[in-house]
Amino acid sequence: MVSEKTVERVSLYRRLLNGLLAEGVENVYSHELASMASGTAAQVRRDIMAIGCSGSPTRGYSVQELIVGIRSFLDAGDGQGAALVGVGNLGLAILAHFAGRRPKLTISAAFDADPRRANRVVHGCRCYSMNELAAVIGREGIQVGIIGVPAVAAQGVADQLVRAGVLGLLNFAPVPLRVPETVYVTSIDMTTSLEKVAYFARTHRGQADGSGRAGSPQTGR
Amino acid sequence: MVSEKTVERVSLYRRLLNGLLAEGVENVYSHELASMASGTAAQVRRDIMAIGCSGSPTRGYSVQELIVGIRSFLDAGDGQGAALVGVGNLGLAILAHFAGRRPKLTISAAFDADPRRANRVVHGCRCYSMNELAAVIGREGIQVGIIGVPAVAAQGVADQLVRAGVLGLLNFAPVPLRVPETVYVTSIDMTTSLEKVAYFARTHRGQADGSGRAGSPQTGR
DNA sequence: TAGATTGTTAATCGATTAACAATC
DNA sequence: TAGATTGTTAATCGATTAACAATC
Repeated sequence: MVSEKTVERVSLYRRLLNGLLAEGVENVYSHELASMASGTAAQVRRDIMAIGCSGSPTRGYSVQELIVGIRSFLDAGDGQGAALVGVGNLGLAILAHFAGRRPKLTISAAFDADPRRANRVVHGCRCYSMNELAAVIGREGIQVGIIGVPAVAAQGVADQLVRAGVLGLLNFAPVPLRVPETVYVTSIDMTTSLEKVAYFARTHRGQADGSGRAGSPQTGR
Repeated sequence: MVSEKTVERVSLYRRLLNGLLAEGVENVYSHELASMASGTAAQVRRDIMAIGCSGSPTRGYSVQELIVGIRSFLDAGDGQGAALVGVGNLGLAILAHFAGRRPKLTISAAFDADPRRANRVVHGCRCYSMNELAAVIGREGIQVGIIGVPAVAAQGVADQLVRAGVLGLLNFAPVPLRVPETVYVTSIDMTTSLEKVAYFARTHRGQADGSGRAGSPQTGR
């Protein structure tokens, strides 16, 4: 039931929810939702039907009903913890970024190979040494791992996290990870993302007509 | 000529190049390239033809020829600079991440609204105050902007960068940016990425058969 | 009622996949 | 030659788009 397709809808629902929370209205039409989600009205109507919401031709959709429906899709009812590995420059930025942002999804444990970075609390998150990884993840029932270590260490860390029972990985290291088919991986490769932007900017220079424009693709498109 | 489609091939070529540089062989077959690029052999053959490389039925493709072809696609001949806005936790991590990684693509200027963060050099990058933004970007001919500021400030920074002449943006703030159609935007939304992984891990729990597995999608798929 | 929107069904478009002749 | 791979063409698959009846 949990297809890759369904997972991809998470980002759509997140954009819709952010848009709905920013609005102060009671009802919305599909074309308004479409602009929030950077999609077409027909696509949005289809994805809204998928979470069991329906609208009326005269009033559109109930914002309240949409928020409830999307929240029940996005949020873990009883909260969910994640484990971060690597508390260097990037790891600290990740901890700061997620601190207090999602009540239902928090980084509840961090690990680092450097003992000087362990045994402390950063942005409300307890830091452990690497040899405590399996025990802490097992004890807290953590299902999500975040890899914030250098490229050379990433595969080893992924293997440890998977052995500890993690079912999903968010990978910041610029290497493809080999994991069992039961584990879901999303990679954030800043370097490649910057290269894409740089490629467009470079090749676009001098094209004054704008025919080669690429619009404004957002994450996950 | 610079379609969104072409830009998307950047990540494919990057994965291929990384794989080719790691190998120590002289020739490769398309199925070997396919595993490097996480695609099919037919797809890879098509994308290789697009950069003017051809292979032989007996020896496959010349690694040397592929590296030259991909490099000429990915790299700016005379180097390219990028400007970072926001030198907080995330900005520092971004500077550390890109320092010395790509000789042809470097962050050559950083800006921050906080004067205490300006007028210093971090990871080899000079930091300026925000009111110098337009002048520095114009002087250095910078075409790429990186947005590492909080969500509330992101749109304002994007507007300033676009006015200064930037043609592409890499956005780390979790908000969709409104930019002219001539400007290309790629957003990296860590929060939504983590939510996707968390959603899979949560809904996958208890499905022992593995039929709902999602494989290992990499960035940009 | 008139009008705009919803939800469904048909058509189109594009991309991926499969098949096959050419090549070394 | 035999065999495996390349590069091209045809077929299939899926998704997006367009059309339309139903609804308030």
